[in-house]
Amino acid sequence: MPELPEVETVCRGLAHLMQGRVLKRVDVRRKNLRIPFPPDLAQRLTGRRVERISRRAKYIIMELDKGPLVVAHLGMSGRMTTVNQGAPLEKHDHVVFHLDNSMEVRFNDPRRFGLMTLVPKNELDAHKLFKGQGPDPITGDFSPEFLAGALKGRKTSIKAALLDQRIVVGLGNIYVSEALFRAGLSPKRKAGTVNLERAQKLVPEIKAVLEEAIKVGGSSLRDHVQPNGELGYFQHNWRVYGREGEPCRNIKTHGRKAGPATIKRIVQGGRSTFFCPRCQK
DNA sequence: CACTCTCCCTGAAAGC
DNA sequence: TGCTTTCAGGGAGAGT
Repeated sequence: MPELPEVETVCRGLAHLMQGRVLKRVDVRRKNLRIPFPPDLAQRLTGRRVERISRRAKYIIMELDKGPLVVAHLGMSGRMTTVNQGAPLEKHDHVVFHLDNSMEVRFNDPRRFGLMTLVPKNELDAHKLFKGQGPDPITGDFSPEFLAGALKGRKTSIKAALLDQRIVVGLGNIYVSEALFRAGLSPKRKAGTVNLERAQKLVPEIKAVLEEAIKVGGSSLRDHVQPNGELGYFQHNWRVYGREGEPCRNIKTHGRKAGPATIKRIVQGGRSTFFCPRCQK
């Protein structure tokens, strides 16, 4: 599931492969993903040189030598792969970028929750997709003071609040569970009770878990490309996510006598949350 | 405005 | 074994 660290790693992989390259041809193989592709997408990109690839929240931004920005989101199942020119198309290869070095980069997305669109330069901040977004926890001004202020008076759970991209961008279901575990805060806690003192624990853990994942992504992918040609994914070692029924590993908190508690799974807002009921309060 | 719920989609896994 | 059902989730939009 691509959240901020995966998108960051994908961007670095794409930058490595595409920056400075000319798009000789672009194939758009269906009319839409979550939203329609611009009808002239392929035409607008053909012949352009890729100047820069960067990340904004969970979006990939591709800057060309002229024309609008390419904005892409991987949704849940979106992937970028790289193959030699002419390799057989895989199922769900929706967009194919033919580079000037006989490589192809492909946007593959089975569940089609992703998107790719064009946004004029300088209109990014005002664009519907980005307007009202909260700060980036890695590159933005995401401080305990800011978070405590943003959560003040909120009656929803801290879990739901952290998934709200208007409060902070980049977090998805997995990293929210992980960050709350690390901070010792229950996902069920009312967001408004996360005061400055608690935010001072939570914010560094959010940053740390994301930064560690980015580091793992960078170091575990050879030149950001896996043997199967996939860009940007890597093995994780979650502390709570997907570990329902397993013993909590937080030995320090539990102590030897008490022994570890068991990781629980609950559903909040229709999504799974994993946590340790003993060390998260 | 704050908040919750539903929907989009496919494939893996569980259930029968 | 093979079919059917359930589950996974980002974000938009509807509903309360």
